Amino acid sequence: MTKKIKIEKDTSTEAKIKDAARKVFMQKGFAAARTRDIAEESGINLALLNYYFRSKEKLFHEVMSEKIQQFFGVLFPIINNSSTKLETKIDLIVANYIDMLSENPDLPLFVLNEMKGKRGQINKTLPIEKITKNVSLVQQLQKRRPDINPVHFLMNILGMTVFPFIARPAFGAIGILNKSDFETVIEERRKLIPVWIKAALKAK
Amino acid sequence: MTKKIKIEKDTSTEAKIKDAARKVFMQKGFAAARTRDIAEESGINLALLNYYFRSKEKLFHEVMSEKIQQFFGVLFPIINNSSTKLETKIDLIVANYIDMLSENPDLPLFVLNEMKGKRGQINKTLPIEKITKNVSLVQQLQKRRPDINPVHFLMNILGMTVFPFIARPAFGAIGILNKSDFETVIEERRKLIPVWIKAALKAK
DNA sequence: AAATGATTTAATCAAATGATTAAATTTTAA
DNA sequence: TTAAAATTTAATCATTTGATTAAATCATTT
Repeated sequence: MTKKIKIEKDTSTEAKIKDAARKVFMQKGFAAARTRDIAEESGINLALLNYYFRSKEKLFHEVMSEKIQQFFGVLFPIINNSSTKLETKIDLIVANYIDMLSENPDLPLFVLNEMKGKRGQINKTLPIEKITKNVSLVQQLQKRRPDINPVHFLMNILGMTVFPFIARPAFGAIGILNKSDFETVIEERRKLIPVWIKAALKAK
Repeated sequence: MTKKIKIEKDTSTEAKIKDAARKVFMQKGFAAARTRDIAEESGINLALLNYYFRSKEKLFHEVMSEKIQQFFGVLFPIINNSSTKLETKIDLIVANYIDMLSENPDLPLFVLNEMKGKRGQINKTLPIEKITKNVSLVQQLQKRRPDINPVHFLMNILGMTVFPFIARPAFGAIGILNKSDFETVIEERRKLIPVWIKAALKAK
């Protein structure tokens, strides 16, 4: 049993495996993804994968860390910036999520799905930033609408912005959206969602 | 190879297997669910499962049919009812989804996730009702806001209503929602979402 | 060039898993 | 009550799948 500890460097092979892992895991999820799929996708031998990453779980964990940061990374810099006003934050959250999700449409379903199954593990393993009362956005929302829990507006912004990407296959099946329409609709939403959110902020 | 065609009747054993299948598939998804899990959960022998349902796929398909109908079944009776006005439809969609999802919080993630992976199969196998231009809700939306694609409002209503259930673990991890808060927030949304949607309808 | 260490491969293992079979038991019908 | 059919079980297959191993090849250093 020769155990050689590999110090991670950005070698070509290791990167190829990780690229393939990203693709396969994102497409199929952890359970349905086979290490052989990943090996084939990256054009390397199956043993290499275990040589570099020790196990499917470890490889998955690395991908998952990236993806969680990618998903939440959009949000935190914006909501923590105390030098922008509420309206600007709304515009930025929507615009940045639409930009990012247009490039990674599978991301939200992947992240939210895997977070559900392994709630115990992931929340402890991955250091996820927390939203507290003194986050700038929360304070601004509380000041604007002291009568409404700020979490509602977060749910609204994310719901309106992220949900279409999650439900895209459903919207397709239901007959409302063919492939090219989707992109058009999403681009329209970039301007519309902030308008609606601001209207909701005023609504009594 | 003795093939006995079983005519489905609501026997106790068959129902027990299906109950267990619902539970396990919903909790783990198709790929991560093992037929042994289902057998154990239903208190029967593994062979029984194959005796009654022939295969994991067949059993899954039956559960999936149910769940798709459960998920979309809330929507169609409401949006097709041409004797209710727009505002009523909004209230009903939100209220009925919140009722249903409070009892089945895992449903949306399950359905949307499985619809994505097997888009080809499911959309052809399961007869999903289609939303067309002459659906009552669509006509009402088009009349009220001819400048906006009706699909936007559908995305908004469902996004605001369904997304919180999909993202619940994420909201937990992010530190904004402990278990009991969630139910409180959802109940608040029952009244708030219609207010916000109606405000958005008027927003220019 | 030789030696050492890193990388890659083919072959194989062991466990997990979907499915089947043959026999036993229970239920139903005559 | 008995014969036939339906139900249930234990045991077993065959395949899939994550992982390992031992050997081969390649790269780097001396």
